Amino acid sequence: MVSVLKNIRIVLADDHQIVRDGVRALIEALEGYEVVGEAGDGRTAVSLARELKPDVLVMDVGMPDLNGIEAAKQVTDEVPGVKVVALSMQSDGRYVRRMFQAGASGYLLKDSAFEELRTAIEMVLQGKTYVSPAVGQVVVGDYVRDDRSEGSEKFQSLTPREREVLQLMAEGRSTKEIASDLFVSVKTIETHRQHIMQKLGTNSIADLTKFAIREGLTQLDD
Amino acid sequence: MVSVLKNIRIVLADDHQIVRDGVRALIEALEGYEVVGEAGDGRTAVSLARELKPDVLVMDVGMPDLNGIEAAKQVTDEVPGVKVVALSMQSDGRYVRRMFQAGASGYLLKDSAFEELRTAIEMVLQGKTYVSPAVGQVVVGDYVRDDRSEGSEKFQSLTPREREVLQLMAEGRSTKEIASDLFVSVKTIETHRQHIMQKLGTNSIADLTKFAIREGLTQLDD
DNA sequence: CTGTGAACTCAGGGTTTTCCCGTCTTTCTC
DNA sequence: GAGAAAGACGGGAAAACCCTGAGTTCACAG
Repeated sequence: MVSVLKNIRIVLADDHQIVRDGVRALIEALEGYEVVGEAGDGRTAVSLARELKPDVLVMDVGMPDLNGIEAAKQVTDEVPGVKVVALSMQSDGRYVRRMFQAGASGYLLKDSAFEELRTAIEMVLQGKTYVSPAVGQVVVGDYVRDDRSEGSEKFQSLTPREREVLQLMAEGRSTKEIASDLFVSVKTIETHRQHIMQKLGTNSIADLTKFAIREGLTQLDD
Repeated sequence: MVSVLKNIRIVLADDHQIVRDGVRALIEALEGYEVVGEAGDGRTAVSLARELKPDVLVMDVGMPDLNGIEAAKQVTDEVPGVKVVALSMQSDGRYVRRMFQAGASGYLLKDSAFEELRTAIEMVLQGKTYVSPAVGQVVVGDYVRDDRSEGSEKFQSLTPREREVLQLMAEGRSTKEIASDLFVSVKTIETHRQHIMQKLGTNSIADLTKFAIREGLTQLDD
């Protein structure tokens, strides 16, 4: 048996229990891999990464509370040494690019073969980047198109904190709930909301929600 | 020249000016057809139908303020003699079926050839029903599946008025605005909102908006 | 033809949230 | 070290929300 010390430690983050269960089973069937933590939302994923300092964080892109992109951003610049591999349903170029900009090292689709995940994990641990063949074309396409205007300029103008608040609003949380989630006062969230609405040129939660959906901050099917 | 009296009078309803312009140009290039009115939203379409009593109302399914389905419902049972032809981007079965249930006589896709629209108009004026070949299969599929549970049972539980209010809420209008739009008091809208949230089991505008999008009451791209 | 219920309308009155100002601190930059 | 950007808060008026009760119309069953 291989020494326990050499085990590759993994944290799984996905909002669907079944997905986590499945991937966990597959990973643990492998020699030398170990799942040390699971998260059902982005915020928990960030905490776990901080506490457990896994070798790899395998994370879904679309998650409640704090999406995979923002979570990846926080993890990669707060917890050095943790590699992030994105697991996504979307092959949408916007997500791919943002995820890499957020510091991810790998990106693969959920309908990839499991073997791909293993390859991805091994490659990112070697300091390389892994892109699922299916999305590779998208990335290339994006590059040739030099599409730096991904997402709207409106979305770009939002600060990280504002994006976080926007996502929570679009998930139907009340101002009060958001405030206690983020450990700040209601007044602060109100200010963020106002800034967001100002930047987005709207003044209704409905429009905010639609914007968030278009930008991939939240899903339609909750 | 054919007698003016024999002209087929048409009202166009679509939320995009360009679409109206294009269709209008095409229609008016034909002998014996005349566009007598245009509407950019469902509510205006209903008013125009009432005032102008056109032979045919060519109407988009997804429109702001009052969607094509509700508008068709109102027109067909308030203004007898007006045939409704739905022009849609979606070949989604839910829309097709609802549109026919609402009293439409024709349904065709926006990417159909214009010639199809002419055919559709002629057929509905003969009392027949026209279904775009591309969506015909969907309709058939729906029938064989005997899918009477189209839409969620939650959506079914909403009254027409509630659906109307829901759409307006999902379009970002304030309670006060909705009240003055519908010429009722703010209190009435509040009551409707409460009933809607109760029936839908939610208590946030964000969730309401997502629901409305899923049910086709409003579009993501406003 | 009365009865019943669903749909739509509205009010009172208390609670909560939102909206529109301004202030303060930290951090990063030029 | 002045200034901009980001984040966090506060006060007070306005709007929205919540809960309860109630009147109207209209269709439809008995």
